Formats: sequence, C-alpha cells, structure tokens
Amino acid sequence: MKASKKKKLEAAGWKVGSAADFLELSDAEEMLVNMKVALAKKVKAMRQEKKITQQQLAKLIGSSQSRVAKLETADRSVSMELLIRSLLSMGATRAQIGSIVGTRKTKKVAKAKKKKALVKG
Amino acid sequence: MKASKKKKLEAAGWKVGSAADFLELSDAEEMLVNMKVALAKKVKAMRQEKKITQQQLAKLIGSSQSRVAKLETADRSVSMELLIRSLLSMGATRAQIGSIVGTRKTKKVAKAKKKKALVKG
DNA sequence: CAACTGTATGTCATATCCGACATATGTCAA
DNA sequence: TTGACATATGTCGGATATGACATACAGTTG
Repeated sequence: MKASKKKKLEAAGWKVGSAADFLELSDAEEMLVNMKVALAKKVKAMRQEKKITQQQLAKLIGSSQSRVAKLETADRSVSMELLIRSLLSMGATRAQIGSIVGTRKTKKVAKAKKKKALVKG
Repeated sequence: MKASKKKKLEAAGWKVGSAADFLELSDAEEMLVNMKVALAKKVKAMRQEKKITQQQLAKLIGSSQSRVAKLETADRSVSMELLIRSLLSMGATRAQIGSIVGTRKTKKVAKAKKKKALVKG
C-alpha cells in the first residue's frame, strides 16, 4: 500500500499494521485468487476448444469429473498446482500460462472490497 | 510429442502411448518442476536484494525459517501456491511472476532424461 | 413425460503440504 | 577454539487438497 493512502486511512480511524499486516496479506490473497480464476477460465476454454468433456479431461489428468468441475469454477479446494498441471496436460505452453498469470484484469470492485476488509481501530 | 519423433521411437522398439501416456505426463511434470525451480530462485533473489534473512521472510509470510529454506531450494514438499504467495508478499507483481512462469530455460539434459523415461516394449 | 448426457455440489478417507521444532552445516569474528 | 548468526535437513502432528463417489441440476432427444 502506498504511504499516502495509509496515512489517509489512519487519519480516518482505520487500524493499519506494518509489513505483514492484514492489508498486505489480503492483497496477496486477492491476487492469488484472481490468478486462479484466470487459470480456471483457461482450463475450461481449452477443454471446450478441444471439444472434450470434463470426464475425458479428468481421465487425461488422472482425476475425476467432479474435480474438473471444481477446477473450472475455481473452487477454493483446488490448488494452483492442479490448475497448471491441467493446462500443461492439455498442451498449454509455459509462455501461455505465464501470460495468464502475468496479466492483471482490471476490476472496479477491488477498492470496495478492500475497504470492507479493513478493521476499525 | 511430434509425430515424426514418435514414429522414430516406435521403430526403435519403444512403446509410446497416446494422449495421457507416460511421456506426456512426465513432460508436464518436468515443466512443473522447472517452473518451481525458477520461482524458488526468484524468491531467494528477491530476499537477498531486500537484504533480509530467511527468518525475517518467514515472519513476513507467516511461516518458519526451515520452510523458507525449503522454498528456496525448491524442496518437493513446497507448493506452487506458497512460492507465488511468498513472491507476492515481497512485493512481486503478477507481471514479474508471469514472466518467470512463462520463460523456459533451455536445458541440454532434457532429451537424455526423456529417453530414460521411456518404456521398452 | 422419461432417458440420456454433461456439469455442478457435497461428503469422505487418504495423501500431500503446512508450520514448528530440533539439529546439522557453514561462515565469520573475537 | 568458542560463540553467534544464517542456512539446510529431518521429522512430526495438524491442516488442506486429493480422487472418488453419490447425487443434484440443466439440456437434449425420443
């Protein structure tokens, strides 16, 4: 978080910690979730492009249809690892995956959510 | 795997399956490992650039020195998730991480390892 | 309507990953 | 040498992710 913003928030009565504080963590957490959602969408897109069912993809990656469904909906029980493994198994290149990971989709709601996450001091 | 290469291998007496075969999986696995190693190196590089100890980084990400050590050596017990989370906690951008994920480091040993992984038919 | 296909959701036992701790190794200075 | 500090390695109980299964839901076809 920028120092100017932090000062403003503190002046408004918000409790803002240091380095490992709530906000920073939630920032990282949010980015992680966004990455997962982006990867999940790619899994679904690639599968549909290949015209195969979740069942078939499941077999391809040695898993089950239900887990593939969770993968594509970015369920909280799925790891980054499995998402990437799935993409690789469908033939995605590291460059493609890197592009997804590195491309931030601008979201308008971000700010509102962030404010909610703050703790009134 | 390219069709030409597959044909060659089969002619030489190697058993080569289809889509979900051993080779493809081990390819994905190898890429995954390579990604992890690249991310691990970045964790170490960023930490050293910030001139902080593993202990301090551990505190920053809510972990322990031993786990940070494993992180930086790409121990098999560390997940992609934790690697990325650590980078984000140190202030890495999605673009930076995406670049690491997407950049393949050419390795000469790859071919030899691949041949070893084949199953004589 | 029923029957079928594809996808989503909930649950569970087990496998994997986690932080934490002890301890080893390595380096440098007193 | 001893001590202090940074990093690596092994282990362990608890937390989380896993594949598998049942089942619900949504289309489509007959």
